Amino acid sequence: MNTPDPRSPRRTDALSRERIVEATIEILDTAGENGLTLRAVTAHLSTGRGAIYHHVINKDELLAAAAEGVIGPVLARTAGDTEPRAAIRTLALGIFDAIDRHPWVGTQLSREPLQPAVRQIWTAVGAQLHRLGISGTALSDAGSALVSYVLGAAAQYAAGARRSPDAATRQRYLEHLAEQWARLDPDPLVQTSAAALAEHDDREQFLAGVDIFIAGVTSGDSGGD
Amino acid sequence: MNTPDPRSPRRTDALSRERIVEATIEILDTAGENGLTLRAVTAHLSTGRGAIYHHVINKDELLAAAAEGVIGPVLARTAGDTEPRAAIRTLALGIFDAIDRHPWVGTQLSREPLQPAVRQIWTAVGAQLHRLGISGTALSDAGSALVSYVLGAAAQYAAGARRSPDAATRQRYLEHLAEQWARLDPDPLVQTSAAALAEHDDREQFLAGVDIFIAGVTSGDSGGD
DNA sequence: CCAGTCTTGGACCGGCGGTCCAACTCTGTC
DNA sequence: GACAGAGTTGGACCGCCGGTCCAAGACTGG
Repeated sequence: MNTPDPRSPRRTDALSRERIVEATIEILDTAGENGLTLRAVTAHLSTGRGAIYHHVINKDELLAAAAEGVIGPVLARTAGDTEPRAAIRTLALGIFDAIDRHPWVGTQLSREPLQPAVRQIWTAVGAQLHRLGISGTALSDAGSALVSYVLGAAAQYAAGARRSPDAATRQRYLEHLAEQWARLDPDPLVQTSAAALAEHDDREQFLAGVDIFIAGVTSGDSGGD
Repeated sequence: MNTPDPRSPRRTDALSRERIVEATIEILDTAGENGLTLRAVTAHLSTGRGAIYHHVINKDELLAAAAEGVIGPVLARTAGDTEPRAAIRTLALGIFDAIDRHPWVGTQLSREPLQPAVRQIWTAVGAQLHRLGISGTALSDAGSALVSYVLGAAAQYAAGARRSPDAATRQRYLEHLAEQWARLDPDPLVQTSAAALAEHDDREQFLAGVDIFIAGVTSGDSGGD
Protein backbone atom coordinates (compact mmCIF):
# COMPACT_ATOMS: atom_id res chain seq x y z
CA MET A 1 0.00 0.00 0.00
CA ASN A 2 3.05 2.25 -0.11
CA THR A 3 3.23 4.87 -2.73
CA PRO A 4 6.00 3.71 -5.08
CA ASP A 5 9.35 5.42 -4.96
CA PRO A 6 10.02 7.96 -7.69
CA ARG A 7 11.18 6.13 -10.76
CA SER A 8 14.87 5.55 -11.27
CA PRO A 9 16.15 6.66 -14.67
CA ARG A 10 15.40 4.09 -17.32
CA ARG A 11 18.13 1.95 -18.87
CA THR A 12 19.44 3.03 -22.24
CA ASP A 13 20.58 -0.35 -23.62
CA ALA A 14 17.74 -2.65 -24.56
CA LEU A 15 17.09 -5.81 -22.58
CA SER A 16 17.06 -9.04 -24.54
CA ARG A 17 16.96 -12.74 -23.95
CA GLU A 18 20.61 -13.05 -24.94
CA ARG A 19 21.73 -10.40 -22.51
CA ILE A 20 19.78 -12.10 -19.75
CA VAL A 21 21.28 -15.51 -20.48
CA GLU A 22 24.72 -13.94 -20.64
CA ALA A 23 24.27 -12.39 -17.23
CA THR A 24 22.96 -15.70 -15.89
CA ILE A 25 26.08 -17.56 -17.02
CA GLU A 26 28.25 -14.89 -15.48
CA ILE A 27 26.48 -15.15 -12.14
CA LEU A 28 26.59 -18.95 -12.18
CA ASP A 29 30.32 -18.86 -12.90
CA THR A 30 31.15 -16.42 -10.15
CA ALA A 31 28.59 -17.25 -7.45
CA GLY A 32 27.76 -20.90 -8.16
CA GLU A 33 24.39 -22.54 -8.54
CA ASN A 34 23.16 -21.42 -5.16
CA GLY A 35 24.16 -17.87 -6.01
CA LEU A 36 21.79 -17.76 -8.95
CA THR A 37 18.65 -15.98 -7.87
CA LEU A 38 16.41 -13.93 -10.09
CA ARG A 39 17.14 -11.06 -7.75
CA ALA A 40 20.84 -11.40 -8.53
CA VAL A 41 20.07 -11.38 -12.24
CA THR A 42 17.95 -8.25 -11.99
CA ALA A 43 20.61 -6.54 -9.89
CA HIS A 44 23.31 -7.52 -12.39
CA LEU A 45 21.25 -6.02 -15.20
CA SER A 46 20.07 -3.05 -13.14
CA THR A 47 16.47 -3.82 -13.83
CA GLY A 48 13.37 -5.21 -12.18
CA ARG A 49 11.77 -8.61 -12.19
CA GLY A 50 8.92 -7.95 -14.51
CA ALA A 51 11.33 -7.02 -17.26
CA ILE A 52 13.03 -10.40 -17.04
CA TYR A 53 9.86 -12.42 -16.96
CA HIS A 54 8.93 -10.63 -20.14
CA HIS A 55 11.78 -12.41 -21.95
CA VAL A 56 12.05 -15.70 -20.08
CA ILE A 57 9.42 -18.10 -18.75
CA ASN A 58 10.99 -18.99 -15.41
CA LYS A 59 14.19 -19.93 -13.64
CA ASP A 60 14.27 -23.47 -15.03
CA GLU A 61 14.17 -22.20 -18.57
CA LEU A 62 16.92 -19.74 -17.74
CA LEU A 63 19.13 -22.56 -16.44
CA ALA A 64 18.45 -24.70 -19.50
CA ALA A 65 19.27 -21.78 -21.78
CA ALA A 66 22.50 -21.11 -19.88
CA ALA A 67 23.54 -24.76 -20.20
CA GLU A 68 22.79 -24.69 -23.88
CA GLY A 69 24.84 -21.53 -24.19
CA VAL A 70 27.84 -23.41 -22.82
CA ILE A 71 27.37 -26.84 -24.40
CA GLY A 72 26.16 -25.77 -27.85
CA PRO A 73 29.41 -24.13 -28.96
CA VAL A 74 31.44 -27.04 -27.58
CA LEU A 75 29.50 -29.55 -29.67
CA ALA A 76 29.65 -27.37 -32.75
CA ARG A 77 33.41 -27.06 -32.43
CA THR A 78 33.75 -30.85 -32.19
CA ALA A 79 31.81 -31.74 -35.30
CA GLY A 80 34.91 -32.64 -37.35
CA ASP A 81 35.21 -35.65 -39.62
CA THR A 82 37.87 -37.59 -37.75
CA GLU A 83 37.78 -41.27 -36.96
CA PRO A 84 34.66 -42.03 -34.91
CA ARG A 85 36.45 -43.34 -31.82
CA ALA A 86 38.62 -40.25 -31.68
CA ALA A 87 35.59 -38.08 -32.35
CA ILE A 88 33.76 -39.59 -29.38
CA ARG A 89 36.78 -38.99 -27.17
CA THR A 90 37.03 -35.41 -28.35
CA LEU A 91 33.33 -34.91 -27.84
CA ALA A 92 33.44 -36.29 -24.30
CA LEU A 93 36.54 -34.35 -23.38
CA GLY A 94 34.98 -31.18 -24.73
CA ILE A 95 32.03 -31.68 -22.41
CA PHE A 96 34.31 -32.50 -19.51
CA ASP A 97 36.41 -29.39 -19.99
CA ALA A 98 33.33 -27.21 -20.33
CA ILE A 99 32.09 -28.54 -17.01
CA ASP A 100 35.48 -27.99 -15.48
CA ARG A 101 35.11 -24.34 -16.39
CA HIS A 102 31.41 -24.17 -15.50
CA PRO A 103 30.65 -26.78 -12.81
CA TRP A 104 26.98 -25.83 -12.60
CA VAL A 105 26.48 -27.24 -16.10
CA GLY A 106 27.21 -30.71 -14.77
CA THR A 107 24.38 -30.43 -12.31
CA GLN A 108 22.00 -28.86 -14.77
CA LEU A 109 22.43 -31.51 -17.48
CA SER A 110 21.27 -34.26 -15.12
CA ARG A 111 18.29 -32.32 -13.91
CA GLU A 112 16.23 -32.20 -17.04
CA PRO A 113 16.44 -34.81 -19.81
CA LEU A 114 14.26 -32.87 -22.23
CA GLN A 115 16.42 -29.78 -22.35
CA PRO A 116 18.09 -28.73 -25.61
CA ALA A 117 21.67 -29.25 -24.41
CA VAL A 118 21.03 -32.90 -23.60
CA ARG A 119 19.24 -33.44 -26.88
CA GLN A 120 22.25 -32.04 -28.70
CA ILE A 121 24.61 -34.37 -26.85
CA TRP A 122 22.41 -37.33 -27.69
CA THR A 123 22.36 -36.43 -31.35
CA ALA A 124 26.12 -35.95 -31.55
CA VAL A 125 26.84 -39.22 -29.76
CA GLY A 126 24.35 -41.10 -31.89
CA ALA A 127 25.93 -39.81 -35.09
CA GLN A 128 29.40 -40.97 -34.10
CA LEU A 129 28.19 -44.38 -32.95
CA HIS A 130 26.46 -44.84 -36.24
CA ARG A 131 29.69 -44.05 -38.05
CA LEU A 132 31.19 -46.88 -36.00
CA GLY A 133 28.79 -49.20 -37.79
CA ILE A 134 26.35 -49.66 -34.97
CA SER A 135 22.64 -49.61 -35.65
CA GLY A 136 19.25 -50.76 -34.49
CA THR A 137 18.70 -51.62 -30.85
CA ALA A 138 22.45 -51.76 -30.34
CA LEU A 139 22.72 -48.12 -31.33
CA SER A 140 20.08 -46.92 -28.94
CA ASP A 141 21.57 -49.05 -26.15
CA ALA A 142 25.09 -47.83 -26.80
CA GLY A 143 23.95 -44.23 -27.08
CA SER A 144 22.04 -44.45 -23.87
CA ALA A 145 25.01 -46.01 -22.08
CA LEU A 146 27.48 -43.43 -23.29
CA VAL A 147 25.22 -40.45 -22.62
CA SER A 148 24.37 -41.75 -19.16
CA TYR A 149 28.03 -42.25 -18.37
CA VAL A 150 29.05 -38.81 -19.57
CA LEU A 151 26.22 -37.06 -17.74
CA GLY A 152 26.77 -39.14 -14.62
CA ALA A 153 30.48 -38.43 -14.51
CA ALA A 154 29.79 -34.78 -15.21
CA ALA A 155 27.37 -34.56 -12.30
CA GLN A 156 29.76 -36.35 -9.97
CA TYR A 157 32.63 -34.13 -10.93
CA ALA A 158 30.54 -31.00 -10.65
CA ALA A 159 29.17 -32.00 -7.26
CA GLY A 160 32.68 -32.74 -6.09
CA ALA A 161 33.90 -29.36 -7.23
CA ARG A 162 30.94 -27.69 -5.54
CA ARG A 163 31.17 -29.50 -2.23
CA SER A 164 34.89 -29.74 -1.66
CA PRO A 165 36.54 -26.79 -3.26
CA ASP A 166 39.45 -27.51 -0.98
CA ALA A 167 41.57 -30.48 -1.89
CA ALA A 168 41.81 -31.60 1.74
CA THR A 169 38.16 -32.65 2.16
CA ARG A 170 38.24 -34.47 -1.14
CA GLN A 171 41.45 -36.23 -0.21
CA ARG A 172 39.99 -37.36 3.09
CA TYR A 173 36.97 -38.80 1.31
CA LEU A 174 39.08 -40.72 -1.17
CA GLU A 175 41.27 -42.04 1.58
CA HIS A 176 38.26 -43.19 3.56
CA LEU A 177 36.97 -44.99 0.47
CA ALA A 178 40.37 -46.55 -0.18
CA GLU A 179 40.57 -47.71 3.41
CA GLN A 180 37.17 -49.42 3.17
CA TRP A 181 38.21 -51.19 -0.01
CA ALA A 182 41.49 -52.25 1.49
CA ARG A 183 39.74 -53.69 4.50
CA LEU A 184 37.61 -55.95 2.30
CA ASP A 185 40.55 -58.02 1.24
CA PRO A 186 44.06 -58.57 2.60
CA ASP A 187 45.28 -59.19 -0.94
CA PRO A 188 48.17 -56.78 -1.56
CA LEU A 189 46.73 -56.05 -4.98
CA VAL A 190 43.73 -54.48 -3.33
CA GLN A 191 46.00 -52.36 -1.23
CA THR A 192 47.73 -50.89 -4.26
CA SER A 193 44.40 -50.44 -6.02
CA ALA A 194 43.07 -48.51 -3.10
CA ALA A 195 46.15 -46.34 -3.12
CA ALA A 196 45.62 -45.65 -6.83
CA LEU A 197 42.16 -44.35 -6.03
CA ALA A 198 43.49 -41.52 -3.96
CA GLU A 199 46.01 -40.35 -6.52
CA HIS A 200 44.06 -40.29 -9.74
CA ASP A 201 43.59 -37.41 -12.14
CA ASP A 202 39.92 -36.68 -12.81
CA ARG A 203 40.29 -35.91 -16.47
CA GLU A 204 42.33 -39.02 -17.21
CA GLN A 205 39.92 -41.15 -15.25
CA PHE A 206 36.99 -39.70 -17.15
CA LEU A 207 38.65 -40.50 -20.46
CA ALA A 208 39.47 -44.02 -19.24
CA GLY A 209 35.75 -44.51 -18.66
CA VAL A 210 34.94 -43.35 -22.17
CA ASP A 211 37.46 -45.87 -23.49
CA ILE A 212 35.86 -48.65 -21.48
CA PHE A 213 32.49 -47.94 -23.06
CA ILE A 214 33.93 -47.67 -26.54
CA ALA A 215 35.70 -50.99 -26.02
CA GLY A 216 32.50 -52.55 -24.75
CA VAL A 217 30.50 -51.26 -27.66
CA THR A 218 32.93 -52.43 -30.31
CA SER A 219 34.10 -55.67 -28.73
CA GLY A 220 31.21 -58.08 -28.91
CA ASP A 221 29.98 -57.84 -32.48
CA SER A 222 29.45 -55.29 -35.21
CA GLY A 223 26.18 -53.94 -33.89
CA GLY A 224 23.21 -54.48 -36.12
CA ASP A 225 20.01 -56.14 -35.16
CA MET B 1 5.31 -10.40 19.77
CA ASN B 2 2.06 -12.34 20.06
CA THR B 3 1.42 -14.28 23.18
CA PRO B 4 1.73 -17.94 22.14
CA ASP B 5 -1.38 -20.05 21.76
CA PRO B 6 -2.12 -22.39 24.62
CA ARG B 7 -0.02 -25.50 24.20
CA SER B 8 -1.45 -28.41 22.30
CA PRO B 9 -1.25 -31.69 24.20
CA ARG B 10 2.16 -33.24 23.95
CA ARG B 11 2.79 -36.31 21.80
CA THR B 12 2.91 -39.66 23.55
CA ASP B 13 5.20 -41.57 21.18
CA ALA B 14 8.80 -40.42 21.31
CA LEU B 15 10.35 -38.65 18.34
CA SER B 16 13.51 -40.20 16.97
CA ARG B 17 15.80 -39.88 13.99
CA GLU B 18 14.43 -43.12 12.56
CA ARG B 19 10.85 -41.98 12.77
CA ILE B 20 11.76 -38.72 11.10
CA VAL B 21 13.61 -40.43 8.26
CA GLU B 22 10.72 -42.84 7.85
CA ALA B 23 8.28 -39.97 7.53
CA THR B 24 10.63 -38.25 5.06
CA ILE B 25 10.70 -41.30 2.79
CA GLU B 26 6.94 -41.54 2.94
CA ILE B 27 6.51 -37.92 1.94
CA LEU B 28 9.06 -38.20 -0.86
CA ASP B 29 7.29 -41.27 -2.21
CA THR B 30 3.85 -39.74 -2.18
CA ALA B 31 4.52 -36.07 -2.91
CA GLY B 32 7.82 -36.16 -4.83
CA GLU B 33 10.98 -34.22 -4.25
CA ASN B 34 9.28 -30.86 -4.50
CA GLY B 35 6.71 -32.00 -1.99
CA LEU B 36 9.35 -32.52 0.67
CA THR B 37 9.35 -29.50 2.93
CA LEU B 38 10.26 -29.48 6.57
CA ARG B 39 6.79 -28.14 7.18
CA ALA B 40 5.34 -31.27 5.57
CA VAL B 41 7.53 -33.43 7.77
CA THR B 42 6.45 -31.65 10.94
CA ALA B 43 2.81 -31.87 9.92
CA HIS B 44 3.16 -35.57 9.15
CA LEU B 45 4.64 -36.15 12.61
CA SER B 46 2.28 -33.70 14.33
CA THR B 47 5.15 -31.76 15.80
CA GLY B 48 7.03 -28.51 15.43
CA ARG B 49 10.21 -27.58 13.69
CA GLY B 50 12.47 -27.27 16.67
CA ALA B 51 11.82 -30.89 17.58
CA ILE B 52 13.06 -32.05 14.20
CA TYR B 53 16.15 -29.91 14.17
CA HIS B 54 16.96 -31.50 17.48
CA HIS B 55 17.46 -34.85 15.74
CA VAL B 56 18.66 -33.82 12.29
CA ILE B 57 21.12 -31.18 11.11
CA ASN B 58 19.26 -29.86 8.08
CA LYS B 59 17.28 -30.79 5.02
CA ASP B 60 20.31 -32.03 3.08
CA GLU B 61 21.20 -34.48 5.80
CA LEU B 62 17.60 -35.64 5.87
CA LEU B 63 17.69 -36.33 2.15
CA ALA B 64 20.97 -38.19 2.43
CA ALA B 65 19.61 -40.28 5.28
CA ALA B 66 16.47 -41.07 3.30
CA ALA B 67 18.53 -42.19 0.31
CA GLU B 68 20.66 -44.36 2.54
CA GLY B 69 17.50 -45.83 4.02
CA VAL B 70 16.48 -46.98 0.56
CA ILE B 71 19.84 -47.96 -0.92
CA GLY B 72 21.41 -49.59 2.14
CA PRO B 73 19.01 -52.55 2.33
CA VAL B 74 19.25 -53.07 -1.43
CA LEU B 75 23.03 -53.37 -1.29
CA ALA B 76 22.91 -55.61 1.75
CA ARG B 77 20.46 -57.93 0.02
CA THR B 78 22.77 -58.16 -3.00
CA ALA B 79 25.94 -59.17 -1.18
CA GLY B 80 25.77 -62.83 -2.28
CA ASP B 81 28.75 -64.82 -3.50
CA THR B 82 27.73 -65.39 -7.09
CA GLU B 83 29.92 -64.99 -10.11
CA PRO B 84 31.19 -61.37 -10.25
CA ARG B 85 29.62 -60.47 -13.59
CA ALA B 86 26.24 -61.68 -12.40
CA ALA B 87 26.77 -59.95 -9.07
CA ILE B 88 27.40 -56.63 -10.83
CA ARG B 89 24.25 -57.07 -12.87
CA THR B 90 22.23 -57.88 -9.77
CA LEU B 91 23.71 -54.95 -7.93
CA ALA B 92 22.94 -52.53 -10.74
CA LEU B 93 19.44 -53.87 -11.25
CA GLY B 94 18.77 -53.63 -7.54
CA ILE B 95 19.64 -49.95 -7.64
CA PHE B 96 17.57 -49.44 -10.78
CA ASP B 97 14.52 -51.08 -9.27
CA ALA B 98 14.88 -49.11 -6.06
CA ILE B 99 14.90 -45.91 -8.08
CA ASP B 100 11.93 -47.09 -10.06
CA ARG B 101 10.05 -47.34 -6.77
CA HIS B 102 11.56 -44.14 -5.33
CA PRO B 103 12.48 -41.80 -8.19
CA TRP B 104 13.75 -39.09 -5.85
CA VAL B 105 16.67 -41.35 -4.92
CA GLY B 106 17.99 -41.06 -8.45
CA THR B 107 18.21 -37.31 -8.13
CA GLN B 108 19.61 -37.39 -4.64
CA LEU B 109 22.48 -39.77 -5.42
CA SER B 110 23.87 -37.42 -8.03
CA ARG B 111 23.62 -34.39 -5.83
CA GLU B 112 26.17 -35.26 -3.21
CA PRO B 113 29.14 -37.55 -3.82
CA LEU B 114 30.19 -37.72 -0.19
CA GLN B 115 26.92 -39.11 1.12
CA PRO B 116 26.83 -42.55 2.73
CA ALA B 117 24.64 -44.17 0.07
CA VAL B 118 27.11 -43.31 -2.68
CA ARG B 119 30.03 -44.49 -0.60
CA GLN B 120 28.27 -47.81 -0.11
CA ILE B 121 27.70 -48.19 -3.83
CA TRP B 122 31.33 -47.43 -4.51
CA THR B 123 32.48 -50.02 -2.02
CA ALA B 124 30.18 -52.73 -3.39
CA VAL B 125 31.17 -52.02 -6.98
CA GLY B 126 34.84 -52.01 -6.11
CA ALA B 127 34.59 -55.35 -4.37
CA GLN B 128 32.97 -57.05 -7.37
CA LEU B 129 35.38 -55.53 -9.86
CA HIS B 130 38.25 -56.78 -7.79
CA ARG B 131 36.79 -60.27 -7.85
CA LEU B 132 36.88 -59.92 -11.63
CA GLY B 133 40.64 -59.73 -11.33
CA ILE B 134 40.96 -56.01 -11.87
CA SER B 135 43.33 -54.01 -9.73
CA GLY B 136 45.49 -50.93 -9.53
CA THR B 137 44.67 -47.93 -11.68
CA ALA B 138 42.40 -50.10 -13.80
CA LEU B 139 40.26 -50.81 -10.76
CA SER B 140 39.81 -47.21 -9.81
CA ASP B 141 39.11 -46.28 -13.44
CA ALA B 142 36.60 -49.09 -13.88
CA GLY B 143 34.94 -48.38 -10.55
CA SER B 144 34.60 -44.73 -11.38
CA ALA B 145 33.14 -45.54 -14.79
CA LEU B 146 30.58 -47.98 -13.45
CA VAL B 147 29.49 -45.76 -10.58
CA SER B 148 29.21 -42.79 -12.91
CA TYR B 149 27.16 -44.81 -15.38
CA VAL B 150 24.80 -46.18 -12.76
CA LEU B 151 24.29 -42.82 -11.10
CA GLY B 152 23.96 -41.06 -14.44
CA ALA B 153 21.38 -43.49 -15.74
CA ALA B 154 19.57 -43.32 -12.42
CA ALA B 155 19.38 -39.55 -12.57
CA GLN B 156 18.18 -39.59 -16.17
CA TYR B 157 15.53 -42.13 -15.43
CA ALA B 158 14.40 -40.34 -12.30
CA ALA B 159 14.23 -37.00 -14.07
CA GLY B 160 12.24 -38.58 -16.85
CA ALA B 161 9.80 -40.10 -14.42
CA ARG B 162 9.47 -36.78 -12.64
CA ARG B 163 9.01 -34.62 -15.73
CA SER B 164 6.86 -36.77 -17.94
CA PRO B 165 4.69 -38.94 -15.77
CA ASP B 166 2.47 -39.32 -18.80
CA ALA B 167 3.76 -41.60 -21.52
CA ALA B 168 2.68 -39.17 -24.22
CA THR B 169 5.19 -36.40 -23.46
CA ARG B 170 7.96 -38.93 -23.20
CA GLN B 171 6.98 -40.52 -26.47
CA ARG B 172 6.98 -37.16 -28.21
CA TYR B 173 10.49 -36.46 -26.93
CA LEU B 174 11.85 -39.79 -28.12
CA GLU B 175 10.21 -39.33 -31.49
CA HIS B 176 11.71 -35.89 -31.87
CA LEU B 177 15.14 -37.33 -31.05
CA ALA B 178 14.65 -40.19 -33.50
CA GLU B 179 13.60 -37.78 -36.21
CA GLN B 180 16.75 -35.70 -35.76
CA TRP B 181 18.92 -38.78 -36.00
CA ALA B 182 17.11 -40.02 -39.04
CA ARG B 183 17.61 -36.68 -40.73
CA LEU B 184 21.38 -36.97 -40.32
CA ASP B 185 21.65 -39.87 -42.71
CA PRO B 186 19.37 -41.33 -45.38
CA ASP B 187 20.87 -44.75 -44.66
CA PRO B 188 17.96 -47.11 -43.93
CA LEU B 189 19.97 -48.53 -41.04
CA VAL B 190 19.72 -45.18 -39.32
CA GLN B 191 16.01 -45.14 -39.86
CA THR B 192 15.50 -48.45 -38.12
CA SER B 193 17.90 -47.42 -35.36
CA ALA B 194 15.90 -44.30 -34.77
CA ALA B 195 12.73 -46.32 -34.63
CA ALA B 196 14.31 -48.62 -32.05
CA LEU B 197 14.97 -45.62 -29.86
CA ALA B 198 11.30 -44.89 -29.45
CA GLU B 199 10.33 -48.41 -28.52
CA HIS B 200 12.89 -49.40 -25.94
CA ASP B 201 12.31 -50.65 -22.42
CA ASP B 202 14.16 -48.59 -19.83
CA ARG B 203 15.14 -51.47 -17.61
CA GLU B 204 16.50 -53.56 -20.47
CA GLN B 205 18.38 -50.61 -21.85
CA PHE B 206 19.92 -49.93 -18.47
CA LEU B 207 21.07 -53.53 -18.21
CA ALA B 208 22.42 -53.39 -21.76
CA GLY B 209 24.58 -50.47 -20.64
CA VAL B 210 25.91 -52.51 -17.73
CA ASP B 211 26.77 -55.31 -20.14
CA ILE B 212 28.57 -52.90 -22.45
CA PHE B 213 30.59 -51.72 -19.49
CA ILE B 214 31.44 -55.26 -18.39
CA ALA B 215 32.45 -56.16 -21.91
CA GLY B 216 34.65 -53.10 -22.09
CA VAL B 217 36.30 -53.81 -18.79
CA THR B 218 37.03 -57.44 -19.50
CA SER B 219 37.85 -57.20 -23.19
CA GLY B 220 41.18 -55.41 -23.41
CA ASP B 221 43.33 -57.15 -20.84
CA SER B 222 43.15 -58.61 -17.39
CA GLY B 223 43.48 -55.34 -15.56
CA GLY B 224 46.36 -54.94 -13.24
CA ASP B 225 49.04 -52.34 -13.25
C1' DC C 1 2.38 15.70 -32.68
C1' DC C 2 -0.36 12.40 -30.82
C1' DA C 3 -2.57 7.95 -29.73
C1' DG C 4 -1.87 3.19 -29.06
C1' DT C 5 1.27 -0.54 -28.01
C1' DC C 6 5.01 -2.60 -25.82
C1' DT C 7 8.62 -2.52 -22.18
C1' DT C 8 10.06 -1.74 -17.64
C1' DG C 9 10.68 -1.89 -12.54
C1' DG C 10 9.33 -2.55 -8.06
C1' DA C 11 5.62 -3.53 -4.62
C1' DC C 12 3.47 -7.50 -3.23
C1' DC C 13 2.29 -12.50 -2.16
C1' DG C 14 2.64 -17.11 -0.32
C1' DG C 15 5.90 -20.24 1.11
C1' DC C 16 10.48 -21.85 2.10
C1' DG C 17 14.69 -23.36 5.40
C1' DG C 18 16.52 -22.31 9.60
C1' DT C 19 16.83 -20.10 14.57
C1' DC C 20 15.36 -19.32 19.07
C1' DC C 21 13.34 -19.84 23.45
C1' DA C 22 9.50 -20.46 26.78
C1' DA C 23 6.87 -24.25 28.28
C1' DC C 24 6.75 -28.75 29.31
C1' DT C 25 8.18 -33.63 30.60
C1' DC C 26 11.10 -36.80 32.23
C1' DT C 27 14.71 -38.70 35.32
C1' DG C 28 17.76 -39.26 39.28
C1' DT C 29 18.29 -38.05 44.10
C1' DC C 30 17.24 -37.56 48.72
C1' DG D 1 6.78 -38.81 47.47
C1' DA D 2 8.64 -34.32 46.43
C1' DC D 3 11.71 -31.75 43.88
C1' DA D 4 15.37 -29.83 41.04
C1' DG D 5 18.05 -30.04 36.95
C1' DA D 6 18.57 -31.75 32.28
C1' DG D 7 16.71 -32.67 28.03
C1' DT D 8 12.78 -32.34 24.57
C1' DT D 9 9.19 -30.07 22.18
C1' DG D 10 6.43 -26.79 19.34
C1' DG D 11 5.48 -22.64 17.22
C1' DA D 12 6.53 -17.65 16.57
C1' DC D 13 9.80 -15.33 14.05
C1' DC D 14 13.42 -14.00 10.46
C1' DG D 15 15.35 -13.18 5.95
C1' DC D 16 14.99 -14.71 1.48
C1' DC D 17 13.13 -16.99 -2.48
C1' DG D 18 10.32 -17.51 -7.18
C1' DG D 19 6.57 -15.63 -9.36
C1' DT D 20 2.52 -12.12 -10.32
C1' DC D 21 0.70 -7.77 -11.24
C1' DC D 22 0.14 -3.19 -12.86
C1' DA D 23 1.04 1.85 -13.16
C1' DA D 24 4.53 4.71 -15.22
C1' DG D 25 7.27 5.51 -18.95
C1' DA D 26 9.34 4.87 -23.79
C1' DC D 27 8.75 3.90 -28.42
C1' DT D 28 6.39 3.84 -33.14
C1' DG D 29 3.24 4.49 -37.11
C1' DG D 30 0.20 7.63 -39.02
